[in-house]
Amino acid sequence: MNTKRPTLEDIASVAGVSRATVSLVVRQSPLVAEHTRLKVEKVMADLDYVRDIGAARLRNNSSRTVGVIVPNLVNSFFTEFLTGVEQVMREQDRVVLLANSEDDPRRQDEILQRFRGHGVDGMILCPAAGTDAALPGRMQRWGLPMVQALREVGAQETDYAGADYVAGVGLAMQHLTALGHRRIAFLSVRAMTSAKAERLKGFSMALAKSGAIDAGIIEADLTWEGAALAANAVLALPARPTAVLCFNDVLAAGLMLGLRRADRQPGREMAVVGLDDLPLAELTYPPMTSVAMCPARIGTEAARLLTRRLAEPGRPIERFIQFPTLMVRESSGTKIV
Amino acid sequence: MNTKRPTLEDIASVAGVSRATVSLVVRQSPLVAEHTRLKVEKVMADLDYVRDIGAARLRNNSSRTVGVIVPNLVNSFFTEFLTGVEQVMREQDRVVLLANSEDDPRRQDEILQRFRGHGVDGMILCPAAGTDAALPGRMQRWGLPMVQALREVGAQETDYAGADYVAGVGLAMQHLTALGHRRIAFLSVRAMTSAKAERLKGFSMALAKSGAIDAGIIEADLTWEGAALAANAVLALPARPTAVLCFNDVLAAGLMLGLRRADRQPGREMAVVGLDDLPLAELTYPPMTSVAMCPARIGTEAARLLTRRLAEPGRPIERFIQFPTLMVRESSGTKIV
DNA sequence: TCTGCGTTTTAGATCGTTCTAAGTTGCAGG
DNA sequence: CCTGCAACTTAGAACGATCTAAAACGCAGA
Repeated sequence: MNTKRPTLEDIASVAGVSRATVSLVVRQSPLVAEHTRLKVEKVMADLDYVRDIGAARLRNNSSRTVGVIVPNLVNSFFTEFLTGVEQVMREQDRVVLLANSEDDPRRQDEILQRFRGHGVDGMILCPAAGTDAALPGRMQRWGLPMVQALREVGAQETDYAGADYVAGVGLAMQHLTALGHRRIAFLSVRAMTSAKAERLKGFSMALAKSGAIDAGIIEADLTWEGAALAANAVLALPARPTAVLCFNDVLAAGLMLGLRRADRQPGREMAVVGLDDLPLAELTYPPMTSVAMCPARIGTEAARLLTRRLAEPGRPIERFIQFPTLMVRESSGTKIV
Repeated sequence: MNTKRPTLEDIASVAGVSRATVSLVVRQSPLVAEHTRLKVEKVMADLDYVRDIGAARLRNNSSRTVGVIVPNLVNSFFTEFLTGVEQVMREQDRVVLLANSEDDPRRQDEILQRFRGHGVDGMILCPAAGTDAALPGRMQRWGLPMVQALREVGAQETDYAGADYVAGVGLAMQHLTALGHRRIAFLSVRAMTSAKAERLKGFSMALAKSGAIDAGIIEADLTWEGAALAANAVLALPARPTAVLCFNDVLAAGLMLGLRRADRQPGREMAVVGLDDLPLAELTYPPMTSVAMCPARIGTEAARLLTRRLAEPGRPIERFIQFPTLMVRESSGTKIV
């Protein structure tokens, strides 16, 4: 019943060759003669041979395994990213070890140790909020190649794939000011990450450039419920904003819900703009103006950066920055007086 | 720079004991004397020892690795499920190998072989549409324990965790008929899975029980765009349905969008009910009546079923069926005449 | 001092693969 | 007939852990 998997030895003895020859066949070496190869492949197929990659790694030090750590698996920003990573890895015959740090640096450390123990060839890390800036250096000392994605800690010591959040916020702000908005609020999150820092930077840069007024920065939990609750705080801002730019689409959707609960029409009485352009942006009411960051594309690029680094460890640091696109829908309303 | 990780041998020589003793310490064996244990643990900490699980597996045949295959990583039904699985596995010090079959049985087979090669201890499989019913038997012959989740193929030969889709559809239909609807349509998907079969079964059972009329079954692509396009087909149904039950929330959201594009108010001119109660159900307009299936809970139960099976391979087949809950919001409208 | 027994420790084989270095072939050229 | 070389093939030692069986140690009792 629970029959053991055949090994190289088994194949070898049936095919009447040595273990080493079978190994060469498995690895598609050109050293082996055509007729031997065919004979061995036949036996492998008959016995349903599956190469033990763990044992192989022990000898040649390549597990064809990469670790991916994300802070969240519910937000589709991260799952689209993950889809991109997984797809490229699958094409390259690699396997993805997945874990969710829940934005907790301690958990993230545990996961890293565990992945290290499993012999991953490299890591794609979306660092948890509060990750020690020394982590990239530590991983380098471990000899564990890493690509950071979507967020970044440390002084640009590793490859990185992300989006230009500053520019993204700029596009959104430009859109709002062009519509005539002068008092703009920012609905942010509590957890501090490079992604948040960049967005805030983009916000103040855009304010400076356009001469619009910072109507206040509200912080909410990163859930739509949190954002819905924050609607009242936004409405209570003394500067009376006419538009709110949101950290991401989840918050924007929640905010619109909260506004409606407070009997304000998002898009008419208050312009709302999201960031990320998740699929849900088209399903909200009114459909949401947002800034597309293409997380799936960032995922494929992160995966490619990692495989390049694995192939050539000494190569210079590389960065992929996705330029965002503004998607105008209805939540930002029309030109105001 | 790229210093190799220390091995048991390294620890042993520094601590002045044998490799075997260090191995016992690593595995927290009670056989080792207190003072030796402390000494060895000190050295392990100093040298930053990480146990090589791959090498361990080679000898003792437990990789503490499980494979998870889902058909889709964008639909949050599956990612919530995945969150549940990952969490339990993390608590049990196991690692998750993730892959996306994209609902393609060929791809799924490739992934299974790859995971087999990586020596996974077991699998949690959400079988792709069109999966051969013989797969569970084949995996059993491989000696690869598996739990099916959310969907199922074969004759209940494996552990299974899922939701009671028949009952879920029943709840939704009961709600609609109680509101006075007599002509009800079903917006379905093209791909055939056990989940679809159960829902259709629930639909006809509920029709029979309530005496309502099957106003037609429309099939759409499993995207909200597909559902939006299907809105016209729904409106063109000769039976003129007053309510539509949808395969899941993604389709329901898309359908509502399509209805609005065709100038029909979902919830007023056409009742719409979804299944799954994804987070987006509260964000649509009007908020969506749906049936909660608690995929995260199903995920944790699937993980527990697998670890139980791994601990005790001979135990009888077990099934976990989550009972669904109706979440009434506004898209189903109010009582009609 | 020696025996016996329980507690700790260890040498050496082993898991399934890959690598190294050396071994076979077969055949053309001297 | 021998030599040299290309084209294959292979024995045996790794890799880093665990397991088995046995050895070393400590100590009480004779």
